[in-house]
Amino acid sequence: MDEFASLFALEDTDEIAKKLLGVELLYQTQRNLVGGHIVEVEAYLGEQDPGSRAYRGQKKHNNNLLYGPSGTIYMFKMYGMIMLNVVTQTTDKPEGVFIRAIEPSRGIEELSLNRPKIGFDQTNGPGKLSQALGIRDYELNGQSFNDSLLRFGFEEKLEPKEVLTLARKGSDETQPWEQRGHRFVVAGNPYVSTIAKEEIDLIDHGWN
DNA sequence: CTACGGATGTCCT
DNA sequence: GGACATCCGTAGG
Repeated sequence: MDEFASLFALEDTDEIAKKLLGVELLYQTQRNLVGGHIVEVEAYLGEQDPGSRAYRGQKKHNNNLLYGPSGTIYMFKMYGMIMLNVVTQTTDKPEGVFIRAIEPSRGIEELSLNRPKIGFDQTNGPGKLSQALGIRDYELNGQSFNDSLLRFGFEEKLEPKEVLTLARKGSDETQPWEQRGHRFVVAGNPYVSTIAKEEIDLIDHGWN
């Protein structure tokens, strides 16, 4: 079994989310391979999760893809920007991981053309990273992160020194469901959204 | 630096 | 007509 298959064979979506940190998110454009290492993710845990797009089986934002096979690319739009998610479980278990930030590693020039911003502001948010990669429509929605133009790369995977568990963004932290924390970040990485400046590790960005 | 409000496109009720 | 898993510019400490 390869790394992709064994990762998505795990039954705990929180665990899958954590193990995606350091994996490369790669996009083959017409010119280049662009992408970066995943540094921030959130887990969404199915029909009993009040924050989930599948909460109580409600149909919205084409969430039927969440019920498909693990590894499926699931996109939706927020204020016109594409949000990238990966389905993490099998049929009838609509769980997924939301990719919130990456550290650029490939195709830096093209990233800068797509999103002309300076420094860490390039890809430190879910809408920002899809802009930088050049993903603006639903063309790859429903395909697989295993073998489509948008895929995960395990060859150059980095290992975080430390993973922080935080509350999901936009969540009500007083709710029982949120107590465990379902947002995971590479501690000290400068591309983590809303990281405080004094927390940033400028030496090695939080990688081993 | 943090805080806040307006812009913005889809999708739902 | 409202909600929203966001972004950005501006105001103020």
